[in-house]
Amino acid sequence: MARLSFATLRILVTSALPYANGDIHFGQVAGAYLPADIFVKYHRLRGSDVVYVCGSDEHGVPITMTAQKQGLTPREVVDKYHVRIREAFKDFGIEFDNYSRTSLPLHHETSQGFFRRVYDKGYIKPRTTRQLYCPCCKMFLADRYVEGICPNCRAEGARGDQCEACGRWIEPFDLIEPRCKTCGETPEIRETKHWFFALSRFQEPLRKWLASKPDWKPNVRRFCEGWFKAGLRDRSITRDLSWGVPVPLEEAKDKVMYVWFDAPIGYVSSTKEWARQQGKPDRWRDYWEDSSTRLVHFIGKDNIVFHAMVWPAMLMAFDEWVLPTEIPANEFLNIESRKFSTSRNWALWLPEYLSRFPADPLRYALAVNLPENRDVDFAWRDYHARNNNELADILGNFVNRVAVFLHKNYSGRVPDVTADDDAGLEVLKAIEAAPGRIATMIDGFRIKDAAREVMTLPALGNRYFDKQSPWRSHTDDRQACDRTMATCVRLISALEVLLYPFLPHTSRRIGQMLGLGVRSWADAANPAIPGELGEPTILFTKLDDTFVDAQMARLGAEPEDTKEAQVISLDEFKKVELKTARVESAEKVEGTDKLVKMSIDLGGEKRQIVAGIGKAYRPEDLVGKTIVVVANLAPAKIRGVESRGMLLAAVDGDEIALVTVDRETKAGCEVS
RNA sequence: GGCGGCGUAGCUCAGUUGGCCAGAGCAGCGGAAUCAUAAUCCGCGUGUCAGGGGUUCAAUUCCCUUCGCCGCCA
Repeated sequence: MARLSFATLRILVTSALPYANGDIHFGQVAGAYLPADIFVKYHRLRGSDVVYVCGSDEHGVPITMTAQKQGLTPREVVDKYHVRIREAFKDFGIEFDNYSRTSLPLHHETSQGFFRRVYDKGYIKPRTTRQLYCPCCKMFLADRYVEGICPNCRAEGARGDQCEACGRWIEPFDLIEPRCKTCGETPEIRETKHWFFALSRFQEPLRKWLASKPDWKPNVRRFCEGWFKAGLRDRSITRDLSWGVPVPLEEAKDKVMYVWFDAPIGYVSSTKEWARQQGKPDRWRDYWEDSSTRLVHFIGKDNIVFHAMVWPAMLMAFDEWVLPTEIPANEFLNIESRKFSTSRNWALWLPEYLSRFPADPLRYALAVNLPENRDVDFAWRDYHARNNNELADILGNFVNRVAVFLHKNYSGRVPDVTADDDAGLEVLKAIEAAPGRIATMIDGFRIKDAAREVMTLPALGNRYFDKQSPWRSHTDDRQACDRTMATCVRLISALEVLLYPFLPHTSRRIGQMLGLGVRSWADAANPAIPGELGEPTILFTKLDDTFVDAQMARLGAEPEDTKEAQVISLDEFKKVELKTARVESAEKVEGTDKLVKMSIDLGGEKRQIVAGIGKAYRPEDLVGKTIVVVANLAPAKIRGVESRGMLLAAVDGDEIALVTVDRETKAGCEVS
């Protein structure tokens, strides 16, 4: 019950700062951003004093590496991704009160002030350590940027932190023949001084503090227990790097803060920036310095240690700002039953998605299956079904059938009555109960449940509409029909509000139809109805049957049944007409480097085909070759160029080898 | 190797102070209706709750163990 008091308190919500060296993917969305946005939107409707901040995390070694790889400066890298990330969030309907970035002077000042104060209190001390240094790159090397021979299994290419081959962990000094991953030079061991945060001194305070959070999610509590058991160790919080927040100590002029140290302080900087934008520069203190503030960090489980241990310890050391009140950490999102892997490109990217599809169906598909309790699977098949069966058929169709009915039979006017019959009252009761029920779920961070609960209402509407059969009562019993329609509109009116946190774009479109203006969460319990309804609109477009396959192909997925190879009959195979053909001429398709346009001789018949082999073959080398083509493939236009057939080739990534014949034959031979 | 997690209907997931005949959505099957984006509504599940053992009057839920998957740490 304590959580119900949220509405009367000040709430500061954060989502993990996304690292600015890549795009946002579905896993991050489901873990840290969508649930937070739903939580915040709901609280705004409720009139809570809520501020939602986030920003790009722009420091650290990986960004300097990305910069090097792409031939850019770190600044150019973060500028690029900061904008991409910010815009993707905006298009997805995530509404931060402020989206900042850690490379701003404001953040540097804030972090330095934080460091200085904690240092002055004696929680930060220097130590001398040994580290690998690359004389060529003139920098100390992070463990994973050193390669060599694994001391355990003798495999080549082992990284300084772990050997891929045997899976064992390695100390970088133990690598045989170590090399700098960037330039290949042999690094040397050098001494360097680093400053350590006295995390070990906070073991007991942290343990006590966590004991006061019995209702936190078990995944968070278990993670921490594991760390307590092992014992907390002091952590190095400085790095020999030029890209980052300079350490504010005379004797550490050439060092920057470890990115994990300054990143969480970004929550504060972002709040400060927000306050300035509000024209009340001190307003941030109302949140960070008021012990009644509920500080809520939405994160993925990979961030638990930092948010539940290191960051609170930092805050204890700093001793002026509030500690996290809630850390609703989510688990991971798998894609089509396989783990997310950005390196293998087994990933789905938000900007890519938004360039082709609307935000709300994805918000829904993710919300209704959030990884709240365990890792969860995202499948396009599921997305397709949710969009068609639930959004379009149940929600969209309910709104549509009501609107169309009113326009056909009532000229769009909504009967000004309140139902008092049993069936009507049952619906009104359900509407009245909904905001409270859903609120309890959201406040308890059961957002998945909440999303499903909302969708219960349009289903109820359909049932009610069917049972009342207004298409009949319209002639039999006009008053009954009036009651039914008024009740249905009331339900839609409630939905505009209740749907908003989950499907903001859809909610707005319903709102345009109703024209009732801004209403609060509480208003949804007893929703107003307009005198007249706007034109019916189709809220969701149905996806056809090719959708899933198309998305799977984009994902670079192998066919679903690669494991058990699909068996086809001889008859099925015989449908494919394979023939030999001689290439007579070939040229690149203009504006592409991959497509080659060929004129081929199929034994008396000339044809034009297009194939994506430009990276592996030069057009002039193709002329005269005898190749094998599928002769009865439906013609297709590729980049506007007609292709009447498909050539066969062995494909291994970018390695392509044409299928040819072993002995000269005439063109147009059947291949069987 | 140490610690921890997960394994529930064809699919995706709920289900902790141990006890109502173990649930929902989707898919599937049957039926009704026809206002609506061929959209809706109603009815239909004997699931070894991964396998085995134990505690208990009673276990999906607690303990031990085996198998499979995963994470953290060294």
